[in-house]
Amino acid sequence: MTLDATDKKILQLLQEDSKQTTKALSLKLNLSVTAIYERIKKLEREGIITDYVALVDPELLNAKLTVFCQVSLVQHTEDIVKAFETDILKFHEVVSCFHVSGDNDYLIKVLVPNMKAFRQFMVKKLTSLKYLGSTKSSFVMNTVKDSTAIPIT
Amino acid sequence: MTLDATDKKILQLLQEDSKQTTKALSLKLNLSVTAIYERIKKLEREGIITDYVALVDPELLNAKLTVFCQVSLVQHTEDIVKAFETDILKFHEVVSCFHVSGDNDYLIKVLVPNMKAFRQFMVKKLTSLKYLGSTKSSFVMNTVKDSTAIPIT
DNA sequence: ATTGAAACACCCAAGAG
DNA sequence: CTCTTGGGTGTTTCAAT
Repeated sequence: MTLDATDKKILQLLQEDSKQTTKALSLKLNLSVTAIYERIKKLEREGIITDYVALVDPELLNAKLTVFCQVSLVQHTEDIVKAFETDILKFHEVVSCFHVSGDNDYLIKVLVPNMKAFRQFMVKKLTSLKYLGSTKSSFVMNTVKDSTAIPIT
Repeated sequence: MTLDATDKKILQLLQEDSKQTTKALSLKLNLSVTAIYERIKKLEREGIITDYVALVDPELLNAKLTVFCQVSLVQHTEDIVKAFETDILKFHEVVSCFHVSGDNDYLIKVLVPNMKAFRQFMVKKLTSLKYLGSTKSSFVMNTVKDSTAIPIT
């Protein structure tokens, strides 16, 4: 599917604020409400827009500590990779998990209320996985930016 | 502000799907439409719900390469930290930037269409910052999980 | 927290460019 | 094919209880 400038603008605007009405969008883009509506439906149908979600303030929800862990596995067999990718999904503290190139195998993002909870996560959950090699943790001291919007080229 | 079980459930549901109607929520939670409505408005007013956004598929939007860069600065003076945190916001390829503890100073997440664009970003933008020390890049080979939902405790 | 009612947005049909 | 106009349906919002 090929996106024109109007589609791109719609995506940009909805990535910033999905609650704005089709009417508001129609005024910004000088189109009728229905034209906008049909374009949005198409973007949803094509799988370009995947979800509409509410974002919440982690600080206010007791997720005061964000930690990135670089994880290495003892081996890189398909079995172990599969097992890790299945097991990691069971830990609700892990909000992101990427298989990456470089010195380590995985980069995971962990959200917990405090250091005690992080310790619990490490001891009881992450490092209790048999096939786990090493882990290295980086604690987030300040979030400069953390956007869900994808740059549209 | 203290959240009861109903508030937490609402937050959980809206973090998964913000397009569901208050009526749908009212059925799931056995409350009236207005009761749900008032709770949501309160969560917005208190700043717990910060935004409603559309999520899009990066693959379909020409953001085929995700790279995490571990960045170190030459010094850690307040001036340099400030400068970096200002400058990094100007690069639209950088969707996230965290000041972290550990071997490096910052962890940034970069989204680009391809390797050529990444090279351009590194050469023309990131490493052209005078105060930049070292960088180490990890390329994402597979995204196992990447959720915007914060675990509610 | 609920009911009920007004205002509004969404969504579809029909038709124009 | 994508656009616009117009109207029915359902949702949001608010007042009263």
